[in-house]
Amino acid sequence: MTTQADPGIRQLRADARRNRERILEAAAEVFAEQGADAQVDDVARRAGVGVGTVYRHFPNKDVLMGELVTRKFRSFADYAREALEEKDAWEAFSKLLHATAANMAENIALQDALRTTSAAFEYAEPARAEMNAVIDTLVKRAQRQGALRKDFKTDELGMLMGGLCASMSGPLAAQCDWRRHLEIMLDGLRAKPAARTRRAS
Amino acid sequence: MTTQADPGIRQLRADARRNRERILEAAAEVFAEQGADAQVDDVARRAGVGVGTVYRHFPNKDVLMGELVTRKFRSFADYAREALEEKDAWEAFSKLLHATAANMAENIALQDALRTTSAAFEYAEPARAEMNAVIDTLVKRAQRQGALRKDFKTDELGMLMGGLCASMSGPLAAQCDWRRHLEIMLDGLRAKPAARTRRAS
DNA sequence: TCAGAATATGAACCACGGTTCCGTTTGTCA
DNA sequence: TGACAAACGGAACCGTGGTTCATATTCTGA
Repeated sequence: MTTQADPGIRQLRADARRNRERILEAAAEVFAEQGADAQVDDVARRAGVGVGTVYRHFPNKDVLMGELVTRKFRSFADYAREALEEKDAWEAFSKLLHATAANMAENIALQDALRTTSAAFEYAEPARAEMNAVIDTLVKRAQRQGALRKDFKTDELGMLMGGLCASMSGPLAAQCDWRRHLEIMLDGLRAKPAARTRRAS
Repeated sequence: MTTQADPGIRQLRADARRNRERILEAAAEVFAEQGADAQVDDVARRAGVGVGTVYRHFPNKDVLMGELVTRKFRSFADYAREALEEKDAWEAFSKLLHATAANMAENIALQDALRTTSAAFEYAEPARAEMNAVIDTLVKRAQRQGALRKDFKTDELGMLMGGLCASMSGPLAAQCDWRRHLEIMLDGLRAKPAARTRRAS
């Protein structure tokens, strides 16, 4: 495919491997601080590397961001897997969302990437699908335990979390407390006490 | 200040007044279609006017967008005022959110402006404050009627709606149905049946 | 230790899009 | 109708930031 993303294809030279990692780390930091429109030059500088080197490892900015997003999805998936241990499915579910949100909160880049840079998002699609698969079992379990509203689809989670993250950055961020947002959202997701559902007019 | 934004200051020449309006209309269309990063040149073209003319009326792109956002806030405020007529405050409240969201849904520019272009957002701040004031009475009333959760602050609405709108555009838009998002959100806002949430099984 | 390939470097390139500028046109008013 | 200010037009300007490329450096295997 593209590059040395696959460790089996060909062994990178020692310094190259080191640089690649440095770049990824630097990118994570820079994007986290400045959001998706941070400059590639800054990433290079922070990594102590020339721009050209960045482009040797990643064909363009979108792929670089895509790689970061991919890693993030993977770590979320890991977290979800851990959450599966918990007996109380609702507890597990809400903790997962909380952790995810908290993580995003200090990582503006991801929000931006997920919401605006569609190329990066697409690049990370495989990882996202995998993550959603894990989360799906969590969701199903919470529904079976009667804690999560039955009509909720795991696929809808991206929409909700995307919205949550969106309000973290931008002009709205000022008057925004994401914990509060999440709280309201979770209340909306909780299964209702059986009777009296909303009757849309 | 800048220009003829204030109609009282000085009478615009007939053609200028006409053009100003045309530009605003064109801008609304173009931004609605292409989002906040539509080009000023496109706006000018659509308005059948030179770029220079656009800049004669609006010092820069941000102010142009700010003006659009301002108008939008005003129209939302109007809608909220109408909603005050309704006896059932919850009905009024949810209808307001629904109408607002629907409006945003076909107006990508606003979402973008509200979420990313902080300059435009600031420009429209007065209108926003006015709008919130109207909505606040609606909120208070819904709370007095016991339909809306007591701990909800009107100021939090921006955050929630911002999030809702965010998921309408961007890569997430695909798998996103904002009506669904709103439904969940409203469920989260509804006052709970008195006691603490209950553990169904 | 050496050759050659892999990798690094960063100045330069280029597209894009907001903004300016000045010659031209148009409305207004006497 | 004539004169002048107001308004218009749109080519040119300019900063920004992603991307490239020719040259220099470094690793690796023999």
